[in-house]
Amino acid sequence: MSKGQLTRLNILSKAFELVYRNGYQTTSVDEIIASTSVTKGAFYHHFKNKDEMGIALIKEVLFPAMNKAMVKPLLSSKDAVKDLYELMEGLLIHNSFFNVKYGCPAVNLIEEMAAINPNFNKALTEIIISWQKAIGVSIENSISNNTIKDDVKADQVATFIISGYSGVRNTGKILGSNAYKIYLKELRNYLKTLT
Amino acid sequence: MSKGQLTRLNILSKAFELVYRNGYQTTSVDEIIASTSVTKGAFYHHFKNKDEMGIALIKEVLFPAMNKAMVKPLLSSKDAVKDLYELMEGLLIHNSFFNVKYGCPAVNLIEEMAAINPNFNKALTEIIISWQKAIGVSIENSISNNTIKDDVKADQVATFIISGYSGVRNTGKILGSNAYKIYLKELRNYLKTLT
DNA sequence: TTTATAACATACTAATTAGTATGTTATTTT
DNA sequence: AAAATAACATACTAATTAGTATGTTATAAA
Repeated sequence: MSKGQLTRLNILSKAFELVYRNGYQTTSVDEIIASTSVTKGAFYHHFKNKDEMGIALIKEVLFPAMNKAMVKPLLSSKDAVKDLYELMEGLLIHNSFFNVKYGCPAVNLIEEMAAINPNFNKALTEIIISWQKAIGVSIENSISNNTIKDDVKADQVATFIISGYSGVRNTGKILGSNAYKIYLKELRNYLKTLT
Repeated sequence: MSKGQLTRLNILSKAFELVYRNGYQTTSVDEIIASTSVTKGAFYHHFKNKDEMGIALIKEVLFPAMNKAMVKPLLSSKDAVKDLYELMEGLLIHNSFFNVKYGCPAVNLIEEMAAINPNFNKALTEIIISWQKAIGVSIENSISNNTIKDDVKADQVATFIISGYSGVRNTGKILGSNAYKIYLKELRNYLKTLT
């Protein structure tokens, strides 16, 4: 990787952390360059403007991270009930990057930017759609091998589960990690009703 | 109501709409006073600073509105499965103030402010707790009259339902009102498993 | 090795921000 | 009616913002 590419990635990953903690719009370019000890000239050499950096952040940092943690593990799943529960538990309880106080970076960005910036909306939609599809695939597979009832609507369940996840990332911000634990208990009950 | 109280309420309700559409931090005091044709002197006569206005907005506009729409109808419920579904459908489909593009004002504020401002966090927590309690009460009542199974954990279900609502308000921002409809279908299935 | 270009670095600008200072005018209280 | 206070109105300030202008220095192509 060239020096320029390294600088660019450095900006993106530091910006990602700041945006995760403080939101996109309230994270200033000045803050980002201060935390990276990169100058303004370098920043605007790599990105035409702040929004272009924001989109790059979603496509080059957020999307790959979520794909690895939330999509890939489901595509090979043969037992959706078990694997969906374990994925959620992994994300909510055992993931060391996420902080209950700051929620989920994707959910945060949807909340903040989807309504006011079409480019953000589009990039974030791709993340959610690809998760939705993966959940759908895992359920379809389980219907095929009779671990889930065949009258279960895979896409419907996927939307319901994603809603639950996004929502508990929100309520967790005020109620703390106890909300995660209670949510997981009822998620387990709900998933069981699909079998 | 005195002239001063009217001015104050005028500021709060216009600010509420702006904050709902654009977020709290990106809604400037200048925008608020421009949209109300109230001067800066008047604004800072009624509120010590922007954050005090924000808290007043939650306590005096958001809390009463959510209490009327989401809490009161549940306290007298004798059939939680039916009433919870209808409440959700009313909120998501038939409510004319909410816009799928902008989500739910309470969810938005939790997302944006809970982590960075303890006063906002506290005021918003009260809203969610009171909804959670109301959902709990409606379920307990239904357990009492045998319309819901007695092994159902009321508070657990309440957390699960609130998560689903908050989450679909989020995903709705990118997927549109179709997400609401699909979510409601699966919510109906889920609620039925409690009976 | 010259030349071109990528990769920075520094200093600046115009707009916007929350908040203040200092007034005037309307409304109560005495 | 006089005095006090509530309810404004206007002009300002200091800090922060995204972005630009104009350079210099490192890297790579010719």
